[in-house]
Amino acid sequence: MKWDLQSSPKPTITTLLQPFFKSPQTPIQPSSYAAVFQSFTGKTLFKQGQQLHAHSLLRGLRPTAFLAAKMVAMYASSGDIPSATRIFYSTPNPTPLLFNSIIRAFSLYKFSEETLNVFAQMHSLSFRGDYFTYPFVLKSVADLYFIHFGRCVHGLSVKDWLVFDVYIGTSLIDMYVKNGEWAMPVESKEVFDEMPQKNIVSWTSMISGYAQNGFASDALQLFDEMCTKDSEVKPNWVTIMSVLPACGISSALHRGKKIHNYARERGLDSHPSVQTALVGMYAKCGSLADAKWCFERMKPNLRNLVAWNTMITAYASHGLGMEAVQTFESMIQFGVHPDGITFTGLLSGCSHSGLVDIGLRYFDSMNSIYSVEKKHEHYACVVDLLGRAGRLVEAYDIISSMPMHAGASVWGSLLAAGRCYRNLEISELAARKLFILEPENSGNFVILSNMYAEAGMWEEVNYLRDLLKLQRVKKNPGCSWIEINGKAHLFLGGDASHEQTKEIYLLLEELPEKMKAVGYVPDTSFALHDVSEEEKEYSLSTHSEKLAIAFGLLNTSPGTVLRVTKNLRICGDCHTAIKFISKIYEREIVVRDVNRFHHFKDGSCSCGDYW
DNA sequence: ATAGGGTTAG
Repeated sequence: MKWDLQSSPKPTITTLLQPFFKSPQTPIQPSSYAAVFQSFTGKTLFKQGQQLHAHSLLRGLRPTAFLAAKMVAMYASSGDIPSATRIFYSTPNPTPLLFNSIIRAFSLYKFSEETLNVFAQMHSLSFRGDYFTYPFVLKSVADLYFIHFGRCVHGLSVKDWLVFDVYIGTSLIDMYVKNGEWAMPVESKEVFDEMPQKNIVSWTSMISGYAQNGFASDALQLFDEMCTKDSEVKPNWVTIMSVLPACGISSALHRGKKIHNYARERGLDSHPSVQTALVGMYAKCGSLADAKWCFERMKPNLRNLVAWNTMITAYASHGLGMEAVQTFESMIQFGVHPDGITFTGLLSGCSHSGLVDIGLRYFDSMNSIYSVEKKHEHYACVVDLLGRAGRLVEAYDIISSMPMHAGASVWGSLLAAGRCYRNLEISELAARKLFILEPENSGNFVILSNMYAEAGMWEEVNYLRDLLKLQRVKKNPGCSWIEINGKAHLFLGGDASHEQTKEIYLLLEELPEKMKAVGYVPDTSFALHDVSEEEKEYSLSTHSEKLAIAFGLLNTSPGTVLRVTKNLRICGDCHTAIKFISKIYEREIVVRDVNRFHHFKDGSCSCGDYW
């Protein structure tokens, strides 16, 4: 059966089926089967495809590899991978086409190990992969985090001269992105740089890869290159959506606004995903007002689950628990069904605002009303919710009642609570678990050590310090940064490398007097070492957040809001000091620490000292 | 037939 593709339109199924209505004795050509299988590919015609398969078996058809490939594709399109597999393995002389179709099937339905198996088999038969093989194989590699296998595949693609293909190159970038970690910028960028032709997808993959792995400045730099260079590739809405999180990571509000403008001018800001990314960016950059504005500007029917989640999480991180709750309720009103992320946001919102009973009620309703599975992170939120409120025993009971193993985030919440309420017993218990669960996290050592120091237990402090040395844990140095005129200025604790160091320290030296005049008593319990009171006071005054704020005070006009970001949790003494600074200098100061935002104004903080 | 995506507790 033949038709002329050029002159006649696509044949109808009735035409294709004609050979099958002839007498049973008339042989049917495999090509006829192939044509029909191909047109039955797709979910709606799956039943008919199955019948045809049965028909062919009754007729004693021995499928050629070509026909098998069509059948594999047909079964794959309806998700029947077992049948596709059976056909593949029962075909005696597989061809590259058949390999490609089964690889595609396995890869799309996340039978990732099978994909790699078949790829290996393919090579053992001396078939080389082609432009349609590699993207699927690389996706499976990425799904499995088999980075070593991935590097081999990369090597093969180089050997076979396929690495210059845009699709394969982009798949390689994405594979290194998904396997992420510290090597990603090198490995992905190498592929990217050597691609002879890059299209919008390659650029966007690279940018979003940087952003996803926390390399914010690289993402922003590449985005700039894309905008300014007279290359023919320009950002589209996916690029915008991918680069915005990089602004969020680095609290680059100016950059974020610039990108927002760029998108608006080119009409790239109308897609709901871009708008959601904008909400998230503004929230992470400390401008909740802008985030709210973007969210409310979204058409209500375009607000999907992710958009609602973003807004709920935004309120939660800014300590507005009640608003998070209200947003959650309107989401339900709008008929959007919550998921696990909704509840992490909601519960952490309740936690930051001390809405303990409301939070507990939502936690209980997760399964019963919303049929959302309670996962480990939700238990972590509830432990935090109870712990922050000082209900340490109940928090511990929750941990005991968990259906899964309690991990680092759960014990971490309990440790933070124990520290907050100076409960050495609970803290030791949690810390002991954490030393095993995440021995590389210096924060746990520091917290417990501080508590020992506070209680005057210097032997234990020394013991911990030795333990730290023994395990070669590197202390995570605290740093803070502030954006002035679109440029970020970074400070380490006790930093003296900045060109304005003199002025900064001068300002900080005057501070204690000014603060004491309005009733400030330094709390030295946050200093780690066994040193004199005076020395402690000094080391506190040079915490990085204070340096950044002093720098901000010096370099902005009166009344400007200061936005500072810190890589660790803000220290209690600094928290107190910043409250005074906001009063003395009449400034609104927004500090983002690892956990949440603090809005300081008029001598008090939005967290109500509940953090 | 192939490649990129916004939201996750402390």
